[in-house]
Amino acid sequence: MATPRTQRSRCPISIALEIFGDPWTLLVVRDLMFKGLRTFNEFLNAGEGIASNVLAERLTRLERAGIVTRHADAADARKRVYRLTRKGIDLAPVLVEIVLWSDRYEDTDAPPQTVHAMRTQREEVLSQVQREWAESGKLSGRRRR
Amino acid sequence: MATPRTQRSRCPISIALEIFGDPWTLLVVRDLMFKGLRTFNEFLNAGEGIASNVLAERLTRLERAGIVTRHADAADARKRVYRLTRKGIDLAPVLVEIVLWSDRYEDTDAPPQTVHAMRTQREEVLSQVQREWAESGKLSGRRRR
DNA sequence: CAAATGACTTGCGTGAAGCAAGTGATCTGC
DNA sequence: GCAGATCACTTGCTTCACGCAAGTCATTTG
Repeated sequence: MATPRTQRSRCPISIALEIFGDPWTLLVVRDLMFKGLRTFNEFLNAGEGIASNVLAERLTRLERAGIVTRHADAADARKRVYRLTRKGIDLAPVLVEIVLWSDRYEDTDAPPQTVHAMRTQREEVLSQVQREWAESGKLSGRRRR
Repeated sequence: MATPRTQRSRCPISIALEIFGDPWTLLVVRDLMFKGLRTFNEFLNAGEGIASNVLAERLTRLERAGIVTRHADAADARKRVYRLTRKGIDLAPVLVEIVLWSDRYEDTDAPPQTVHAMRTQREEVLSQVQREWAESGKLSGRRRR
């Protein structure tokens, strides 16, 4: 699994890796943040080949970590709509830095225009992500205590 | 293991997670980057409880990925000295963003002063890391092709 | 030169990942 | 209004990676 059974140190990096230190969790966040995907089957068919049982477990874990929320779809009761919380959206800088590093050193198919925007107008790109989630109530509630 | 056997997509995030998408790899990078650790036993006893076989495998993997190099210690032939390459140092922004996120949302023991510096003087902190590795030949060579 | 140290390697048991198929609720087309 | 499709999972099974303990081998120290 992603997380060792006993908690390690309280180092911020160690704690973060207990949450998303596996090959799949951040891909789900990416699907939500950048690809606009919202439902189980959309994640499942996003192209990376995650197994359905693993996906189900990661979504539960992300929900418990307060990074996503799960709502019933008003129009179709079979569907569940997943959304990022603010805590989830605040992973944007992490994802952006990963994209920049990966684009610099690995052979990726990232759109050059997007990468260039991330590199030269980081703050703009980040606040753009925030805005996308703030408008039209796409941002999930919760975190109110 | 960290990496699924078949390559997934060429998405930059997916590719990066194939390299460090596990609970241990970035901790070794952290030990090198922020804690000044350099040898196998230092990593092994860094407090997180990584198993020696896993550590050995991660170091080989990091070396193959061009993120660290392994050198014989001039003073003690039993020791191997591990160093970050530039590619490894360039993971600093990723680690910094992880620290900031984790500090904001989780209960960590990160020194507030350090976190504050990362938040308010990001560029300073990053170039400081670069400088530390540039001076005195600590920066590993390689990457010359 | 014996004991200690450092960097791993090996062997074993357990748990997580990958794969295929199944389940139950809801929806759609005829 | 019911059969078949869709959706979000769950179950069962096999394989693989992790965690743990112990061992190996070169080098160094007392």
